Amino acid sequence: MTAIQGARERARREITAAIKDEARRRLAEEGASRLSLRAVARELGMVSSALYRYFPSRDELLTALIVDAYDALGEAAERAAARAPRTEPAVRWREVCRAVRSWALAHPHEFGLIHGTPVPGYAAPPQLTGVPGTRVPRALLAVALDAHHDGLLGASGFGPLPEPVRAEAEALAAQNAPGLPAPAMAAVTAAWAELVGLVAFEVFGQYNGVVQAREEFFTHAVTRLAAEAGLGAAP
Amino acid sequence: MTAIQGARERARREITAAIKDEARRRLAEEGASRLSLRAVARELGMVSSALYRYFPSRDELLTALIVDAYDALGEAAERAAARAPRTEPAVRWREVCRAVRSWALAHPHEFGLIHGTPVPGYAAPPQLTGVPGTRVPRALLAVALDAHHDGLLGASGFGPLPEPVRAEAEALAAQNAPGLPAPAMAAVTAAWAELVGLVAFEVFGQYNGVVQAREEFFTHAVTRLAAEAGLGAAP
DNA sequence: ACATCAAAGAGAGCGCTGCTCTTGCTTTTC
DNA sequence: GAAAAGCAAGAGCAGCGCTCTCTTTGATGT
Repeated sequence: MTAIQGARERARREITAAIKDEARRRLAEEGASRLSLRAVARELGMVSSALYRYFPSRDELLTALIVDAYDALGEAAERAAARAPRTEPAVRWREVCRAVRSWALAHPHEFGLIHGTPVPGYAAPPQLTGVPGTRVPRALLAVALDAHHDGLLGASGFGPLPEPVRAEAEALAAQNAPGLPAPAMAAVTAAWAELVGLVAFEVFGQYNGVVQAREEFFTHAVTRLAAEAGLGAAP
Repeated sequence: MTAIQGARERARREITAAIKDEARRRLAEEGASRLSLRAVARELGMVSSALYRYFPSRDELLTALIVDAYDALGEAAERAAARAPRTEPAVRWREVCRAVRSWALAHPHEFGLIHGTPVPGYAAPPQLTGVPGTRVPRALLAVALDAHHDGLLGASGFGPLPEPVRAEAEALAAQNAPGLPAPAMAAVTAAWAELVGLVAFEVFGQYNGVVQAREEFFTHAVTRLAAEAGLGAAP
């Protein structure tokens, strides 16, 4: 009863996964806005109405894909942080950023799903996307915090923060990275958005006729972001 | 014949504009993916087929809106650069960035149209979006170049660029900002994407439960971007 | 072992969509 | 004034998200 769990539940799990897989496949072909339940069902040999036994609406399917994408991207970032040596914060930071970029380039449509235009009206429910959606910034933060604990965090070298920003960075650090200096917290928060911006420009083709040596340019840019946060230049 | 230009051409111009206006209005209400030609036509008292005399397809309408959005955003950036005193490059830079942010917050769906997920399959034709799409980075570049000409551009203080990046920055500068040092060119190129990333995080709600003092945070972040490009801290 | 119940698939159908094609009408041009 | 071109309207096609009903099928309590 626990091992086999009943043919029905097993089937349900498998079919749910198959639907999401097929949806991801069609997402890559047609894009989120053109994702059609009927096409997914057709491809799976089901009838469209049967799909509603698994997802109550098209938007719920999209939400499930969004949560999966957040988790996949977050895990890629966390694994990169775990792989890189703790003694080299700048390298760890860089590798986290490169992992984000690699995942995004490998899954452009899923990246677009989580960091592109939100489809108005259904805006993925925060109680589902809240935690998975912060795994990347938490990975960046962990790198900075570890560096701080190891005495490897330099000054961010830009003078004190202006007031409302300092207080808020202080509060954010207290809650998410106890002990981290406010300037580093602020730098990481900005770097998160800036990292996504750099990746989005590549994925969405904005750098198309502009930057050729994409990977080197990206690595250089995120290394500077690391320096902003107080993580010394990498070798 | 030139002044009145014929009732027909005048009507065509006006109706085209009315269609785009109504489409923009519906864009704000429903989002790009739900933008419906029929709804636009209905709101205008036309029949849907009549709309095809003005735009051959829904995607062409979207493309027209994209070009308009690029132009509006670019003009906002350029006006901000023109308004700020040339003697204060950091202030000029900051104001350009703030103009981008203000426009995006005022027109979130149009911003999403140009910097969000591209709808696959039709990807706005480069010959239309190419020039308007680079007005913002050109405005940033102009600020840096003016500062350089006025002797107000400091070192970007990060050591020399790694090789493939330096050569490419050199080439980009030669073509788009003759005389600008390569490090500044590279910094501006990265800052463009980073600026859009910061704005997108606000517009798309990614900073929602995270950053409260959005405007101050943004201003601080882009001031740091300015410093990266060699434009000294603003007062 | 059998009856009961809930889950699942099939199919029809509603109102909407983008888009095409044909049919008349109006403005422009010669 | 006649021919040509531009334009709106309407019907119609295939596809969409989604709902409802009906039947089949697997799980469950006695």
